[in-house]
Amino acid sequence: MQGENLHKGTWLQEEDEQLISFVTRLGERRWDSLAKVAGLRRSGKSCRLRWLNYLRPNLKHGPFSVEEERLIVQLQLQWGNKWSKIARRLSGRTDNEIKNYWRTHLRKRVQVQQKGEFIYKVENVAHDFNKKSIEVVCSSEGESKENSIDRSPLSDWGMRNSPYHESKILDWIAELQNGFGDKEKELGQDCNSNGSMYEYNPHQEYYDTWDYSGFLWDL
DNA sequence: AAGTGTGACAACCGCGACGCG
DNA sequence: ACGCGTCGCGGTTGTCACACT
Repeated sequence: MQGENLHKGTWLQEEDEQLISFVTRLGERRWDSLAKVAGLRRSGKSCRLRWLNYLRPNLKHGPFSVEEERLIVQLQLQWGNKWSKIARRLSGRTDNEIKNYWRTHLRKRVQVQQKGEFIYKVENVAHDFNKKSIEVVCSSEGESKENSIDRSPLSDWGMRNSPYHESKILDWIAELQNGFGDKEKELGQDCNSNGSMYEYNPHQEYYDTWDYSGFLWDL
């Protein structure tokens, strides 16, 4: 292909029609060759993407249903950003569409929820573990327990490991969904044994408060 | 009304995997 | 075993429309 002559950007209707015509005749393969034969001044990649995402039959183009949203979130938690894999579970949806939808809609909801309810719940659950240290802080600084929890060791842990650091969110969620990883398990064991700042203990209640499938849809 | 910010979506890019000669 | 072409995937960017000031 002669790269300098290739079209880029939005597809024209004539290009779409031409692509449909030739894919129907030649099949979904050899995209570079197909682009040449069709006289499309597009890369094979571009043709493939256009076909897969917008032109092929049985594609849905409307808004996502609640059920589809649920499935996306569930599978994203389960598999991570395996969009093509997720797309195979949602008939008529493409990986690109799902990826975009996640980024522009669902991820934000998760973040918002994490900044609020999730941290709140984690810290509530952790409250008992921190009582001792909180009391120490209160007695030394003369402030309320409610305020001092933000300075508690666990709170610090939460801040450093959660929503405020976007890159860690999804990994963290995935870990939660899959159960705690070895690191966290070890951490929990260490905490129980030495009562250090990581007093965080992954007992069952913690999981129960993370009713992910439920909270998201109530926003 | 004009400028700016933001969200949503389409399209592109880079890279790794795979198949074939 | 190796090189090459092709495909598939996930991340990123570009563009447009709309909201806000």
